[in-house]
Amino acid sequence: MAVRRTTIAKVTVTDVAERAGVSTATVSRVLTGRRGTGAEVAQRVHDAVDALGYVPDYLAKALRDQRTATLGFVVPDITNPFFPALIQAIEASARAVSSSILLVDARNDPDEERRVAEILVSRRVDGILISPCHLTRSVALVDQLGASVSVVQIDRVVSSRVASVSADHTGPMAHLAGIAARTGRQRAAFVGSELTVSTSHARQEAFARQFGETDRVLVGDFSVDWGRAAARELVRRWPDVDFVVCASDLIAFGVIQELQMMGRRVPEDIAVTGWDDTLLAIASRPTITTVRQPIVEMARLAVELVTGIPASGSAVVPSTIVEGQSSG
Amino acid sequence: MAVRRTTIAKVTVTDVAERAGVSTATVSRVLTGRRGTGAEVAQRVHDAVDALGYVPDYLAKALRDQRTATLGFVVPDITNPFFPALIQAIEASARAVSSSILLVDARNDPDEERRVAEILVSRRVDGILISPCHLTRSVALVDQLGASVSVVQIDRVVSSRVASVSADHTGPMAHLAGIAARTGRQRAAFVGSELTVSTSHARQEAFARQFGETDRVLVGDFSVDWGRAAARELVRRWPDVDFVVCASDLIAFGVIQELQMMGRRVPEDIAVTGWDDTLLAIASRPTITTVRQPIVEMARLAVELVTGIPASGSAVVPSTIVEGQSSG
DNA sequence: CTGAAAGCGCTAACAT
DNA sequence: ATGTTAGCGCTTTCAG
Repeated sequence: MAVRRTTIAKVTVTDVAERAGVSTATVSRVLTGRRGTGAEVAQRVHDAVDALGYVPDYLAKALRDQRTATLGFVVPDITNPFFPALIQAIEASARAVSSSILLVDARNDPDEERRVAEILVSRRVDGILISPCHLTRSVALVDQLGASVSVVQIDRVVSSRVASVSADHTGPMAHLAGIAARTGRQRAAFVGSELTVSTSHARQEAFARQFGETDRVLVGDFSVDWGRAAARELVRRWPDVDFVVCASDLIAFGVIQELQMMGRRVPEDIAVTGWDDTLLAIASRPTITTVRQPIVEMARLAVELVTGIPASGSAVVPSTIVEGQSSG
Repeated sequence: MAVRRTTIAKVTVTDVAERAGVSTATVSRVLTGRRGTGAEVAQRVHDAVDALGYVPDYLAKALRDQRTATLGFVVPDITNPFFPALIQAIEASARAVSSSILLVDARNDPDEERRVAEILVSRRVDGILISPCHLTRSVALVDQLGASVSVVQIDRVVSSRVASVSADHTGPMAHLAGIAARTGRQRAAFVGSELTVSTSHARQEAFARQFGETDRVLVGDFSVDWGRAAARELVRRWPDVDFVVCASDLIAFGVIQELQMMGRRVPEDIAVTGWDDTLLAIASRPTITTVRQPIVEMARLAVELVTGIPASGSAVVPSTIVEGQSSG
């Protein structure tokens, strides 16, 4: 089963020009639509293009324009279920402006992150979108990248010196506090993940502000297993907690599951909420009340920022609460 | 917060040549390591490179070499939890051969799939990896792509005329049949997803062969919800079924959850197995016995095939069973 | 072993 | 409105 590949003799502007009986410049003008071109000549060019099956060479154009129409996206960990949806949105937004996405995965490692980001630079991408994997250890990289290419931090933000698009944490947290109040909950707790992840850090701060609670906080990592462990710890240390805000759906899923194993009813005895609106939020029983970030808009803004005129800034977009059954 | 970007004057081979007092040809020779070069001259070149901070321009090289060192990957649906892990593996394998990945998402739509695949071709990728989204409607595209660029089907295979790397379905299915026999199960059923997905189709056929059962088969889509619906249908139509093979973890998760809602014990009353070894397999309680495809090896093989000498072929690699608690 | 020069395919001055 | 030409930055014949 050999790969058959008829190496089609490449058709160039020169071939088209010859066939249409014009110069290569005219062909270029007709095709790019720049400057005025005689209608009759334009027709001849188009005919020649069709006849020859000419396709402009993206590589030559890129070298000439010094522009690759390609954006890089440094994702911290593609196996984190939040990111595939973001990747999808970014890819779509990029396509809308005729750009493609070079995807690289940092595997949650700042060293690896630097390595792959530098690959993107050497590839001459027109800009880089990055969700920095580490709150402090990624800062230098983000700042340095900003010196040689247009950079926008998306979702996770670690440097105020570089443009960013992120979702608001305060609004949804206030909303969750409202739900807790409305349903007469008395004691809230927060289960977060690594504080080295900017979003987790921000959510914890928002929790402290909106719930006025800084003690009942547990921090682990970004996994279902940690959620399970946290649930046990929670019950042991603060048996009367009746509202648990989790920094992600993975954690919330684990918390709920373990609470149920221990005979607690969710949400009757204890409410649990998640974050990110991933598959787990609806797979869980009860379904998880979670926070949906406006991924599509974030992607659109980020792509606009990164491809836009050097003038730039940062945007914080509002999230929405998706009420499941777990917050009763 | 303007994006600061000191437009570093580009350093070219010419600059290096000048500084080292040699010709651009020599610089190129020293840097590419081709041909013999005088040790002393080479040193001067390297010094100049360091002093000037020269970085070769990937674009110019690509135009000159007619080679982009970039591979395209057409993923059918990035939100399908199986694919992120595959993307990660492919990206790593590509990096190992100094290539990058342009990622495009077909969103399960053959028309979209064609559109994005053609973008990849126009981008002059050196090769395309594709998990075709449709068993029949993607065939023409795969065949046509093979005519203009090196193509390898990965995971999903729809055309025998184009190289492919896929996981074996028969072995793991036989293994599952073995588990069923060992645990004294009497009646097996299969819950699949769209038959238009090549893997789903292949798994169904393998089930029929290994379990000798063609009646107790339900087909829906690739979701937890379908799993839930299938469980209800299963119990209604064949109340004595005691072993359920599912074409994916999503389906298995839904089946287990719904069976439990209906008061059935898993695996005591009825065993359930999944496929793909995704997050859901370990998030589920009981954990799901599932099939792990050798993703890393598949990616490695596929990248080798697609970048390799035109001579090529297809590979089928063995999967392994990951026994969870759900198969009793 | 090294240099001069051509050329990958395209587009933007600069003529005409 | 159209043609001529230079050049993006690199590598690689072809000479010497």
